[in-house]
Amino acid sequence: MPLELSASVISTEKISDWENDIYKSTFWHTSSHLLAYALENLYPGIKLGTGPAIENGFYYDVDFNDYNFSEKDFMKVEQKMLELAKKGLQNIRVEISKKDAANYFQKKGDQYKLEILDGLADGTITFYETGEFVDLCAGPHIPNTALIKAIKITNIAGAYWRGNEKNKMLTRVYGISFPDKILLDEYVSNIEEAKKRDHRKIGKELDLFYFDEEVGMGLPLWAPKGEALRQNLINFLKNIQRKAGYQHVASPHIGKKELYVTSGHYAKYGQDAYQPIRTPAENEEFFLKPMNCPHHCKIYASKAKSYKELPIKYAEFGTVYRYEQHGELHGLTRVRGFTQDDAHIFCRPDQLKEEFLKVVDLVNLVYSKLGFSEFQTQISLRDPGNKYKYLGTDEMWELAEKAIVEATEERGMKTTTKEGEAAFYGPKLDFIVRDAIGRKWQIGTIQVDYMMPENFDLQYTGSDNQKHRPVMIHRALFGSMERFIALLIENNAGKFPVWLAPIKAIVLTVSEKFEEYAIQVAEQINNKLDLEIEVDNRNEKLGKKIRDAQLQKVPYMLIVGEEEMNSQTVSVRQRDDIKNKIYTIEEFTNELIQNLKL
RNA sequence: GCCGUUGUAGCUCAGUGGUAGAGCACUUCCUUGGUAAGGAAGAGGUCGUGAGUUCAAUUCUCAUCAACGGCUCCA
Repeated sequence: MPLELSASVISTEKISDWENDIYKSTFWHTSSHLLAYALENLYPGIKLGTGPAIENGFYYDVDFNDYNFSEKDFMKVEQKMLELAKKGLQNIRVEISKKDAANYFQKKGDQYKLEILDGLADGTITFYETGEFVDLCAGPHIPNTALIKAIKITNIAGAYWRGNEKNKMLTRVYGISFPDKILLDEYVSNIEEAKKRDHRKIGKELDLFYFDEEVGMGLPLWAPKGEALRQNLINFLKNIQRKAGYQHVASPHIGKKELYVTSGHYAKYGQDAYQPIRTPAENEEFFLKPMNCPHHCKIYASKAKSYKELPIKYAEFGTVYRYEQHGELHGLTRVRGFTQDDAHIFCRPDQLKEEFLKVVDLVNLVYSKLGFSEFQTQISLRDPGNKYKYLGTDEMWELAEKAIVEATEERGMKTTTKEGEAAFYGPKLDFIVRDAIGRKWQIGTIQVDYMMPENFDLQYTGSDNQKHRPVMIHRALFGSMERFIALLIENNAGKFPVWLAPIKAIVLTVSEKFEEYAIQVAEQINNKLDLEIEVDNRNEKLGKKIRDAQLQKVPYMLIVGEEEMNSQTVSVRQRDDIKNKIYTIEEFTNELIQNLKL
């Protein structure tokens, strides 16, 4: 068919700028075409889905028919791609009528492309030609495949056609490419480094937490050091929350079905939840607590409230249980039983914005103290096209969404806004951080809710002596202890600051002869600071003990031998500074006190 | 839940159609050693689970469970 040339390829002047994100994704987009080209070449008869650039590389969704494409094929594909790239093929843009485009794919038998074509308007359709390969594509592309110098097929995965689980599952082939081999090597070694920070790996190495098949998937077991870490974080946050006017409450792990019927959760999630627990005699139905808010509403409702008391802020480190799909479980970041640092703020409508802002400020304070500098904030609004999916009136939603948008603007926060991502009862502001491998996880969340106070008929008496409805803010700063700790581990590679570290210090004896003095040192510090510093008096050489403590990432190693015993001192080696310093026990205790503070 | 890969000692991993190996960890002994691994000996596994093929299965086949990488989902 006649193909007409157009100049809409990215200009060559910009090609040197690998740091430019637009160029990079254009480069990867072209690479995805190259991948499809190579695959068609190697496996004739396959059908192509879509192949975009992604954050790190590109993919192409492919229907391989009966062929079981696997890792064994990667090398072959990489070689074919490089071979094609080296030919220096031009990427040629062609404008084409919908009819001609449809004819082309009909002849080729590419049902997926035809389906995409269906949704496109005539007159806007373009093809890109790369050698023998032609793809329906809006572009742009880099001008020539010769710019692609290094290619790696990274992995394969199943992906539903058009992201709909009712459709056929295609094979998604992921890859990454670079204009220089050195950049690929760098990328590969960065990935290797990132994998070393994986919380699942460090969790095991530092003896923090475990999973056990017999306990059940997605149900973490916290070992003593992991629990120490958890408690340090909980105490840290409890202190901050107390100062911010929160009151801590507690509620049981199960609740009667009727509670969740009232809250509205049962109608929404009852089918997908765990099965109810039934009492033998009364045959009442209970559910494992999936969230804490209904319980907090009941605490609010337990006693008449005056407008003078508001805002009321109930906080709870509440353990909740949710049925997560099997394939979704992931280390500590996605589990079936987890503890939320949950709180609910009940306030008057006129207090909403101020209270929302206070939570935003609290999030920023807590994250900065914990060294989370890089997080994203996302506003999630309801999908205007599918209002039936949400509870509550339009008016309530508009008020709530307005409060969030205004509050974030007032703080000058850079936010992205996503429609259709809201919770079913209200819009939210989420705080998102990345894990070691670059996956994004929501940690903190602030949600405005007019609905639940309504469902539970919550009231307060106003200055007019009339009954009024409070507004509720759901908020979690860590989100879940489990997920937050996972990300904390990956953020600092297991090197926790002293105040957070499960083990602050360890006393190492040069030989067994100094055990008595070592114990004396540990006890003196422990008694003064209420710690549990231990002594490593194993029958091992000092070098071995230092190595072990270093691998456990213990902040301070207190070495005691003949000299220290005679001078009543300790020789201190720090985790990140191998130059040792001599301290008296009192001097070291004071140093530790300083570092236990935030 | 779906697609794919994996499953051998506490951990990291070799290996084989004839019922298994290494390093670290663990136990005991020797050694009493000064800033990242002292030496020796020993113990430890129904090769994820169940079934099938076979004279014989940890190895081959099927099912199942779990982990991993994605997809869908996520109060």
